[in-house]
Amino acid sequence: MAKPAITIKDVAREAKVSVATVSRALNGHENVAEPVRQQVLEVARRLRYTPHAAARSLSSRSTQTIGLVLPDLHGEFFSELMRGIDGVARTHRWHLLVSSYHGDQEQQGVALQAMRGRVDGLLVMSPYAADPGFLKDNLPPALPTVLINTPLVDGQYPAFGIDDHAGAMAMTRHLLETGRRRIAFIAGPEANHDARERLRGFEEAMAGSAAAAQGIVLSGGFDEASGYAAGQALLREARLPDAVFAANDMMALGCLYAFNQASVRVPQQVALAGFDDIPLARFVHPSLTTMQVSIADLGGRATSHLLHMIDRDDASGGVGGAILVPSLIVRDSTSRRETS
Amino acid sequence: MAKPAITIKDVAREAKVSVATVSRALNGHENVAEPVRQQVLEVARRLRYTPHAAARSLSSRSTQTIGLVLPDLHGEFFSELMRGIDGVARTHRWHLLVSSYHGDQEQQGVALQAMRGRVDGLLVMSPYAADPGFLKDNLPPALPTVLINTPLVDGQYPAFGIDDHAGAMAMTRHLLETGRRRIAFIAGPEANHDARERLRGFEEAMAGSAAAAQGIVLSGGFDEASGYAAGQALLREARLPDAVFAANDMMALGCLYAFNQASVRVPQQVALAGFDDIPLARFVHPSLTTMQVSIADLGGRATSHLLHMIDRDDASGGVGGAILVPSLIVRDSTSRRETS
DNA sequence: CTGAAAGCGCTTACAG
DNA sequence: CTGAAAGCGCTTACAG
Repeated sequence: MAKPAITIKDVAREAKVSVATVSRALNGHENVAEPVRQQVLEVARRLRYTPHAAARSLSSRSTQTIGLVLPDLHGEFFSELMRGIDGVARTHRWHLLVSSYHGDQEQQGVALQAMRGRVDGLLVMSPYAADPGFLKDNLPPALPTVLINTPLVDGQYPAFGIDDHAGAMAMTRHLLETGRRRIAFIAGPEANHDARERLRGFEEAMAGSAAAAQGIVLSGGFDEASGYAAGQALLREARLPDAVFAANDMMALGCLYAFNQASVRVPQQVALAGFDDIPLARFVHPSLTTMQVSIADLGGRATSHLLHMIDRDDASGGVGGAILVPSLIVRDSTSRRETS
Repeated sequence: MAKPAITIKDVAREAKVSVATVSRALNGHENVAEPVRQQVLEVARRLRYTPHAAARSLSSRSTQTIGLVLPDLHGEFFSELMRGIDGVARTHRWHLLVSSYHGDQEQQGVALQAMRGRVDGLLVMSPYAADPGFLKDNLPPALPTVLINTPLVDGQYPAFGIDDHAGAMAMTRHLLETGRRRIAFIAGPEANHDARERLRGFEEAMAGSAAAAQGIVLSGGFDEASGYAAGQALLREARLPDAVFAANDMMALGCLYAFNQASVRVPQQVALAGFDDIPLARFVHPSLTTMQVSIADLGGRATSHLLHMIDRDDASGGVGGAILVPSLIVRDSTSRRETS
């Protein structure tokens, strides 16, 4: 590829020292005479020398890069996650190698294996993985690994995630407490772990309700279009529910627009709630009640944890991790009927 | 890091052949006897051998990875861009090393230099860069590079971008043609190249209009909040404009919600248009007229081009690249007054 | 078709 | 404080 690339040898020759000294000077080791160091730095700058990363990795056994193995790169969730990860990685001057596998388990295995020799640690998100041995089989041995939003693999790896179940329960209770009885839930994709947990939280809260609450579950796919379709389906029913709880904000927005089109008033005729607190949630009309989950924070914390593991050369992990609890953000879309 | 990692030597010993043969067998070279190849593959699988990427890179002078140097990773734009890039990279089994510099030029230089030895080619987006020598100074020599949405550096590198200027002119003309005369433009960040070009297109179309058109320019920051603020500012005026053209959809949505809150009807009282065609644009009420720009396509095409350059070991580039022209998507938010 | 050997560009004990 | 040398784990001419 590179034809006339400048190597450490060129710098050594030009500075009239050995390559070992150049290496030491450039890496800030103590045992280099100050004038020599200055000389080396000056030559390196003049020659526009940049160390060859692969060579350095091979001999130092470290890459200064973190691998990300994600199901996808697209959408608000991953955008936020990347922001959080990138933030702490940049602060510590680490690089990011990303890899997506689009839900294909075999592809994921390939992606995991391909990380060997490219990264010093791994952040993996695997909401579809159920097979417990899968990670063990595909992860390069002794590579520090932290899980994000992944069904727990019996504590073998530190894991960071969102408490979707508790979040969905909290929202459902909020709807019940503000007087709603018939509540429709627009679910997310069945294969998705977050989606399942949110549904489970909804059902549990409904079942535990003293009042004669009635739940209705519609299916959805986490995108606006399916929320819109669910909204239209509800409009076709003889009677609207008291509230609609969408498993994420995008679906809630889709549903809201279906209601808007039909001139159904929110929250007067039906309350509406989402999950995620995407930036738009506060700007729609009426503003959307939702569960706030800091995805960026999730990514950032997982990254910090991973960097610590790498730091103490601790591939086992085991302990550690956290489940972040989302917080209820009440906005106009679930105001009590009385108050509107 | 890795303590008991399995190397090519282990495979060779176990398969009773030389490391050279293992290398050839695993890389699918022709000159290996079939039974030997089978034997090697079998042993490699049994030992869970994965080649060490850094070692391979160092000796083969190739990394199978593309570097991405972007101003940011966050938001709809980058999410879509990544999707397009990731799509074609994955198809060809290439890896992605990402790097963001958050508008800091020095950071960008560091990021560019750090790519040496890590990647075989670079995709760089530098909407803030004005200094023409900057890239030349910081790019590793002889590294194939393709520019995305970057003010052209006198054709030294192939460049892919969006024709923001033509797009903004097309939208402005659409508004004029549907009878609007007083048109407010909500601009994007001044430092942003896309934003500047869109403003320029608006102003040029307004100036070129035969009719007595009147333009008003408000400042914004490409986010919903600034669109909302601009909408409120317009509402405080004695008289609403005939139309509002926001430099991107997020600001248009923010503005729409300001109008909704004030019960100003769109498009009856004021038409509204955006730019980008984000997924939500068709779901808001009324649906939003906008310019469709396929960011994912932009990323995909730039990536394909880069892979071709790498393929023919063509670092010079020079020729090539494309400026994608956005297309006008007319929706309800700019319907003629008569028809509503 | 196969192996021994050189080499990729660094880092790091080991001597001095 | 400095240099010569070994070694990181591969690939690839070069012989045979």
